[in-house]
Amino acid sequence: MSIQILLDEIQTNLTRILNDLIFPSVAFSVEPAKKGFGDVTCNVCFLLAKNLSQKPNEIAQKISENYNKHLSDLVTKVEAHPSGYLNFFANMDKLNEIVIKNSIKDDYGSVDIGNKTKIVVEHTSVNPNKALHIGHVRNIVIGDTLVRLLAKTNHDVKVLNYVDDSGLQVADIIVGFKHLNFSETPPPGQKFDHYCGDVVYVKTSEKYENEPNLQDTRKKILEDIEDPKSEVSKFANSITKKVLACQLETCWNLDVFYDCLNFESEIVHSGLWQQIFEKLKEMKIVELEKEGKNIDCWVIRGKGKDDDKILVRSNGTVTYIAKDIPYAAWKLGIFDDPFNYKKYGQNQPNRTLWQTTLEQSSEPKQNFTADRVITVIDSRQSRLQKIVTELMSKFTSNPDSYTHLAYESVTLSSETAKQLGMDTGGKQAQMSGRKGLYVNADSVLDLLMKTTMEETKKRNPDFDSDKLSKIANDISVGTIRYEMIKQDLDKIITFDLTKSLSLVGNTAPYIQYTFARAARILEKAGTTPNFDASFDLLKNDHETSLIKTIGLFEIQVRDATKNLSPKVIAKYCYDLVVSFNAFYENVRVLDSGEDSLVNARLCLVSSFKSTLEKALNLLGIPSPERM
RNA sequence: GGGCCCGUAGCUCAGCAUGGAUAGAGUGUUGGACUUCUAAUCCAAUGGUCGAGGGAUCGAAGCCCUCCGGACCCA
Repeated sequence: MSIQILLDEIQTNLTRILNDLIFPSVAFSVEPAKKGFGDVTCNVCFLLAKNLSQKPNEIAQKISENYNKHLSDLVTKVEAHPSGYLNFFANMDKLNEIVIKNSIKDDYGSVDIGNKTKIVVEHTSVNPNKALHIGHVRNIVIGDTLVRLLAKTNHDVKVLNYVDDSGLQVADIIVGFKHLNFSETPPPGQKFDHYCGDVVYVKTSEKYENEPNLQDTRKKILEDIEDPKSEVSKFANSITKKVLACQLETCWNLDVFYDCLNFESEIVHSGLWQQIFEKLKEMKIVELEKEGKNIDCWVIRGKGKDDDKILVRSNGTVTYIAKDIPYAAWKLGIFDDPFNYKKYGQNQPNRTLWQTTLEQSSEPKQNFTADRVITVIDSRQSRLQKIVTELMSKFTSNPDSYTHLAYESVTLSSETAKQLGMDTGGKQAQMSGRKGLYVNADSVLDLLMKTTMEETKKRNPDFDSDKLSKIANDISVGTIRYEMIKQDLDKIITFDLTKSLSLVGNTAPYIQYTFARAARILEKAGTTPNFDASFDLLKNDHETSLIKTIGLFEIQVRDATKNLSPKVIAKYCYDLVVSFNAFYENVRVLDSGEDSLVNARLCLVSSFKSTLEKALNLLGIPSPERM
């Protein structure tokens, strides 16, 4: 706890004062103040003005007079601002010490919101027929950041990745391999997932237009894939597993890890759908349509006549959404778990990765269900997800048990589309795997590696190539993650290949660079700071403002978690380093004279560095000591 | 036709949940700061009918309604 202590104290006292003055109790806010208006500010007088029909400032006068009785060694002054705000002034000597000492603790920023609640987050969930593109990265980074936030706030989080290994997209590359004679081995130097996506999938999709027979082949393949005993199904399984391995490599490289892989093919064969279908019939949620265009289909009734959603077609096959429903129900533990578990073949760094299996397993049964489930999927699927959400609320006592976390998609700038061979006439373009119009995550990382490697080498000519590539990797991963997380979920990201290589301004390299600056001061100091320090010496504006920003960390963590808004942390990292850079430009640390002052400032630098590292860690962005 | 999202500086975006003090950044353009703890930096100037109109309010970028423009989903 740091600035929060200050807010809590004021909140408590104000509540007491409202009570004493027999003012109505209103839901007021106590917040860190803008520059020039004290340290903490409160809007309660505006809210009371309505009820009491007095001017806000008059009320502020009364409350502030009363508050004088509650002044403490932390809050030293209250001011009734003419505008009607109550502004509070803190004893910075005291606050300095509280903030700095708290900030260097390992658990700084941890807030107990979850109370160890079990929560499941599903993200990534890419068809295993292609490499991950920049749009998938947005999903992955949002999901992973959320997981880190939930863990930081004392939730018991499990991460799932749903592999849709039996859909049309997979069928398409199987058509390519089986009927268009694409080699199963990519050309030298090309990753298998890139080969499947960039070559097999795109070329096969092109062929459909000219060869109508191929459509029938596709249909047949799709059916065969669903039959687990068929040769085609076994072949498809070996291909999708190889693609998946490549995709996971990309994810791991981005510092993203999972607890369990779920496969659509297994959900389909698990019998979960039959169970839930029976239950839906029992609960009269689905009905057999007796007339109209949907005759003989099982449907969920929508609001309007045309809003009915088909679950089972008249030929008995289930629709896309009908595959999502049992998975959602499984995640919430609504049915007995039909799966066994085994460890995923390739070793995931840092934690065990499980996968479901319908076969016998020597491994113990695992549990990846939870009372609360968050599914990260882009907003184009909001309609379907809304149906899933509503259904789930009928199966559980908690209406908020299932959350679809939606985000807007990533499109390509017209310039980038043009570079990829599509003229959009100045408009941004939707990415399309089928048309080959996308930018692969690995390609962006490669380009970033080249640029950052050069830049780092320029500044550190004495570093060997291992050291340089480690730093370049940290910056590249940081850059791509930051670009995908820094703006709000409901804003489209228009990805431009050239602009994405920018390393200046509000970017990860700027933030990381500031971290390296702090690291360098501590390194050059040659001694570890002694935290039994004279913190009252830190009293110029740059120091005060930096300390206050450091003290906001846990408030930001709470905000980000409660609103499922990871960008709040990105903004905080940015604010934090802007504050440090102002300090850096204006305040000397190592040659500031007095030993006690040098030490106090070193404590502050250390506090900043430690806080920034923790905040960046929430975003999965590495903190290089040198760059 | 129905649904959902977006619209704030030339461009990209914060701020909107919970109305309140001078609407903030980055980028661009122009100028300035490296014999200094790393200039991937910093400072200054420039740039705004907060899409439009109406409503409720002492008070709206924010809340309500209508409209306009753009994107997406369903049909």
